[in-house]
Amino acid sequence: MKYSEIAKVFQDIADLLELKGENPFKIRAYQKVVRSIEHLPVEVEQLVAEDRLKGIPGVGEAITKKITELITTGKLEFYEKLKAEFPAGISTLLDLPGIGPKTAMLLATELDIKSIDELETAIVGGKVVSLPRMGDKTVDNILRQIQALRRKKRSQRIPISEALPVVDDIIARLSPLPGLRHLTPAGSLRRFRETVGDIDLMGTTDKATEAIHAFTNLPRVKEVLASGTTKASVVVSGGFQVDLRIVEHDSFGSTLQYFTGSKQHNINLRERAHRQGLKLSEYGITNLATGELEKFATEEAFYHRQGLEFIPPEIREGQQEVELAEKGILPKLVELSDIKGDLHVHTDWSDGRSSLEAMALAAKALGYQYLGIADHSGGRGIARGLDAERLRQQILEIKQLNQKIDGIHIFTGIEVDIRADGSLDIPDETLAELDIVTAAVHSSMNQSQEQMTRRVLGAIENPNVDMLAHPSCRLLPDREPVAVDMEAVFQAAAKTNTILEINAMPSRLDLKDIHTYRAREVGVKLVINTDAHSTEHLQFMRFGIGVARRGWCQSQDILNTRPLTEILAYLRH
DNA sequence: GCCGTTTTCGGCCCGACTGTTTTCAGTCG
Repeated sequence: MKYSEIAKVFQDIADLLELKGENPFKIRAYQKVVRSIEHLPVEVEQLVAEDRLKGIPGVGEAITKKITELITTGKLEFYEKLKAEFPAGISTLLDLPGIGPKTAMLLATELDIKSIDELETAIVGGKVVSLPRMGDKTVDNILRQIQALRRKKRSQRIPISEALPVVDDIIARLSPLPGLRHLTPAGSLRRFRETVGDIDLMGTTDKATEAIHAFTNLPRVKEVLASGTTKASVVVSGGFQVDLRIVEHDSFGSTLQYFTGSKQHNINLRERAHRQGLKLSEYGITNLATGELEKFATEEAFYHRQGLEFIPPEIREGQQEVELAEKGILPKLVELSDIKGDLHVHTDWSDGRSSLEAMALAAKALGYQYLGIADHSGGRGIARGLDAERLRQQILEIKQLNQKIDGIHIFTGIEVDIRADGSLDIPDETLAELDIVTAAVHSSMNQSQEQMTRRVLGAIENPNVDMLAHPSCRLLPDREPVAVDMEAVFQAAAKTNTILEINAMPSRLDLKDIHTYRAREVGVKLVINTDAHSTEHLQFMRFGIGVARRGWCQSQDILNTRPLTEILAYLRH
């Protein structure tokens, strides 16, 4: 059972308890578990097997029992009974923004409405408006939300790779405005989640009106949804919403912290502050005894005042970060400036667009000490894949290039295809001649988990294979990950000392954040590669860094933070 | 239902907005 299915059961329980009018704190307990489960770096099955459920934040005696029952029997008695108390489908009404448990129950009990379609019919028939607390405006709003829900595409969230360039551009254009300072993205974008709902920007200025005006008149703005004195919302080309908030300079720190989230992180902070007699809000910290409000211009000061280390946005997900910050033992997360090279790039020898030399010079220009070439092998029709013969020619050319260019070392290598039957399509004796062999799946992605896992483990266990590229093979937003037992991959990689790649290509981000977290925990050596198919793609490194930081990686966890001399020693060994 | 450097019982994050109301319930992030 996937963690998303388990999370859905507990979300449903929370919804139904809400409809039932249960103790709100009990409901919150279930909601907290949902958020915890969604961030788990390990399959829930494994936690059950190892009796480690109690370690999850918000999971106590009762929920441990329920999760165990759900995993071992595939069903949950408590949930089934709860569902039976309500007409089927009633909780779908909660999908409509503006409709909460009270309204849903009112509609169900008074008008026997159990679905969104029935609700629409009742509204049009004039039945809803006569209910208590239901006026013309409320009914109109619901109707509009129904229409909006139907228009919605499958996924409304934006890949971070689309959002980030837009934000960069907006910041570049607004930053020259006189008086505008600290223009910063907040929300899930700042936490570097792989997808974001909308984009929140904030900054401080003495001339808010001018900043808002400049923002709503940016060239990429297609529609202005709202424009006030301190906040504006626009829709930009590409169809997503961007909000700009102008906040007070002397409380910028607490406001940025508040809008960065995550929700669970903020709740954890506030609960902790409450025990110390303090109250946190976006305006600052209030001493509950005196009622005095203290303001914070920086996030650092805001965290320090609470006796906490500064917590990097990427790990503010309500896991163990507050606890560790309290003890002052947060990891020092890897940074872009730590990166010394890229070990998986393509050239025009296969499907890349740039020449070997161009790639080498571009890497050198980034300050890299080394670059690993990994063109495709012949495989099954991968564009211009190399066979053993062309590979030998490329090795020769790389040797010549290494003599010609100073200041960067080029490694020979291949991204060798793992065939459907698990064999590699370059002979072992040829692979043995290369500096770095990277293996990857590119075909037959519909295999069963058993087949696919056996296939990948075979490659990992091949002594010629140094590295496994993009293990899940997913493509954002459309291609689902292949069915592969990631835990088995991590264990095998750790045992055989095989490097796992965090592929920084924006459509891949593979390993993803929680897999990176787990692989690191298991002791797998990781590398961040761009899989660049042109010189510009080398810039993708920042996306891989974001994933690694969300996986709590430090520079020593990432192979390509090491200087050339160490990489050479590592590869010899 | 969870949880503890005040507590194994009695608390549990905080503020804003909207629309329906004459002081606030419901919802949201």
